[in-house]
Amino acid sequence: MPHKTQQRSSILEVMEELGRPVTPSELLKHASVKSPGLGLATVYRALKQLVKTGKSRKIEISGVPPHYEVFDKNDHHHFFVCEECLTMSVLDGCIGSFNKILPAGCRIKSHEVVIYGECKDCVS
Amino acid sequence: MPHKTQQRSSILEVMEELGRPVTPSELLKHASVKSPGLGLATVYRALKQLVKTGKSRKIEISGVPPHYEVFDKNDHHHFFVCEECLTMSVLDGCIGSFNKILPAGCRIKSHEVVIYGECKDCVS
DNA sequence: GTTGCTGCAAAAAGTTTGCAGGACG
DNA sequence: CGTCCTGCAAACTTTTTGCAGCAAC
Repeated sequence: MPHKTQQRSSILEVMEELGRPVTPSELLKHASVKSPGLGLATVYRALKQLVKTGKSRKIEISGVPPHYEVFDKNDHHHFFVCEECLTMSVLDGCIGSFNKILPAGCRIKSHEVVIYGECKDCVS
Repeated sequence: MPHKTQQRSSILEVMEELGRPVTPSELLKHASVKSPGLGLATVYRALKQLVKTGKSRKIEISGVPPHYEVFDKNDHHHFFVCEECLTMSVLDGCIGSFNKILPAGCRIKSHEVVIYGECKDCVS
């Protein structure tokens, strides 16, 4: 059974406070304020445990390094990546209905949609 | 101006023959038959050049290592990843219509859809 | 006290780069 | 013949692991 340590609490708090997908090194930077001396290995170990217990989710998409976000099964959403500033943001809602392109005989479990473009701050 | 070498031809041929997204090490394995002694660095350099000239595309999605495929702008498609055998396959067609979830003020350039599940060979 | 966690440093895995020689055009 | 490419090995980057000590329960 996992222990609730100061470091892991800090890491989860930072993810919740930022409210957007973050990278491990971003997490280290922010959580080090709450837990001085925090190491990157601890961040990776905490993330692995959060993913395993379903509290967090790893997001890997083209063009940006892996990000993690707090997972909430009632908040289904997708992502927008600005190709200009390489920031990842959350898109509410879902377009659904993938049946028409699915191959026969397979079982669908989940899906991911990523939209690439320029965010409103980078559209010039 | 790039030179047309035996190694690069082999690499592109293998991508065309397999007709599905492949990893750099898969490419090395298959292209080594046509070009004995081929090195992984050469595969990476060839892929970088193919991507830059628009002949190939890098696909990075959660759960599997980066793959590359021959790029054809008239063949828009998405991907299915079998969580069981970790194979990536191509889904023809597109569900389109992302406007309803797009944030205001941003410009959309492209999108990616990935469906996860079990392929027909792994559904038991 | 026992178990699990932490920081550090070393190890892995994947990708890139420097270099001397060779192929291409 | 100049330019670009190749294989090798070393360097880098990101992530994982071994270990001795410490914190949590």
